[in-house]
Amino acid sequence: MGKIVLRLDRMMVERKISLNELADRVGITNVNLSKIKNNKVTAVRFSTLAAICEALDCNVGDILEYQKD
Amino acid sequence: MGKIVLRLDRMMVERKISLNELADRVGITNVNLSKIKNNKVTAVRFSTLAAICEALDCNVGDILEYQKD
DNA sequence: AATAATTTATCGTTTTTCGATAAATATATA
DNA sequence: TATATATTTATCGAAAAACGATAAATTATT
Repeated sequence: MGKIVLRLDRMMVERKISLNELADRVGITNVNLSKIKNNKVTAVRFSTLAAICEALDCNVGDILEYQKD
Repeated sequence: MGKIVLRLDRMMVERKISLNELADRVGITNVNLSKIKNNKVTAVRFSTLAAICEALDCNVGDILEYQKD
């Protein structure tokens, strides 16, 4: 079975935004955002996901993707 | 602030698959899949999301989208 | 009308985010 | 090289929320 992977790194580079800056805008700690960025979570609350999409001006598909294997 | 919306309905119509059938394939109860389908949840586990993508042969962006307002 | 499919409603258990904090590692800069 | 800054890792605890089980209600379908 495939899995869901987070691709926050890409968008952050594209938007030229640092982890701390994004964490601030999203409203979560940089520690937790780091976890999200590095696929150390097994779910994300929609409220958090929405805040990320808002801050990065992108859609869910730019951040979350299903990866077959 | 915008919000995350689930668009399972679209893909289910497109794939011509019933709720019960999809619930079976995904491995969760039809009750819970109904909630997911009707935006009654505020998060989804990646394991569940992956199973849905697998069953519907689609990607995350087809199911989850950020809706500005 | 009868049957099947979907949705709503509770309740309980389990999972997991997220915060707080401290420490470690990596990166940049003087 | 030394120092500051940024990112990651590690615990611990609390709060949030998925998901299961079950029953009931509502909505299609035949």
